[in-house]
Amino acid sequence: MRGNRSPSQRGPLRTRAKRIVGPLDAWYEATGRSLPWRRVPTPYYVVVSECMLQQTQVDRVVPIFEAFVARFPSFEALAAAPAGAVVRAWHGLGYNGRAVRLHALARTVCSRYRGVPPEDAQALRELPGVGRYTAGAIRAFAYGIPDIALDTNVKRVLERVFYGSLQDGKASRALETAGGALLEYAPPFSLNSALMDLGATLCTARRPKCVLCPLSFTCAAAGTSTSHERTRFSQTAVSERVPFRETSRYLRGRIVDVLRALPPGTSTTLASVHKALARCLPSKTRSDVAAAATALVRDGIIVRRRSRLSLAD
DNA sequence: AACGCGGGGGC
DNA sequence: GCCCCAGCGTT
Repeated sequence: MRGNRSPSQRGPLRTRAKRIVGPLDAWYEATGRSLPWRRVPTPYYVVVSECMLQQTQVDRVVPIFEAFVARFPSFEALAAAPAGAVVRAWHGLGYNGRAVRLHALARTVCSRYRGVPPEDAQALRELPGVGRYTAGAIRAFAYGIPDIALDTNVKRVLERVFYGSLQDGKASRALETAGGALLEYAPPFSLNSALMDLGATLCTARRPKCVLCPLSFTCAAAGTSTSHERTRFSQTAVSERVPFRETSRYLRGRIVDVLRALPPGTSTTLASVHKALARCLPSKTRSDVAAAATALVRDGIIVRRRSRLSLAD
């Protein structure tokens, strides 16, 4: 069982940590990915990239990130832009609420922190769109503070290497213990980068490539067959699941796309949006579109003024 | 604790 | 064509 970590077990944990960092760093130096926000890890680039990387794969983020920071090169530039311009630049990433929160974050950083995000974890987590993971990522990547960015890739790597497998629930405490041990022997930036790349490329959820892994010599889960299995099961029976194209989620995305296509600063009517969607979503009624638009307004992604819809000015 | 929030790639 | 991915905010 995990959880009752007695002092006598601290030694072995640290000993293992010390042995791990060398091979891990060597592997990262040899095969780690060169990414725009790694080459230039300014606080602004780190914040923008981490917001984009929440639930979105690296390959899709890279080109959009490049265009985004070219258009909005600093917190000041982002804060000065209309929210709608940020939503427009978010095209292709999904989860448009993240764009709204990033824009609000930039305004807060400029107004309260003079354009430099705080280093304190609690202060970071009070910023819109910054949770436990993102706060750790900003601290480690932007400021080199010893902290672990515990996304599920990194959680999986640490769980497998140090514990084999953990029961759900109070596992995060044990994972922070393991991460903390590694941080005693490795720089935060390269350590976190290496753990993330390992989780993304070799130590994958479904079919880990243990043969290629630099940590298999010490990994508690190396070669275990259970790791091929799915970790989650769909809660909804296949027969009951609504096709994605029928969901309000999909409808919301299509509405935002229609408004993105408008010339900036212009608006349109609900009727026009409904008509524009008739071809790809013929089953959706006017009131379906109205309800989705109201939800988008509530989320700050679009605005409605005098019964006309648009992205925010 | 459970749910809502996109879009693209893998199989 | 279906399944998978996995952080934040809200309830």
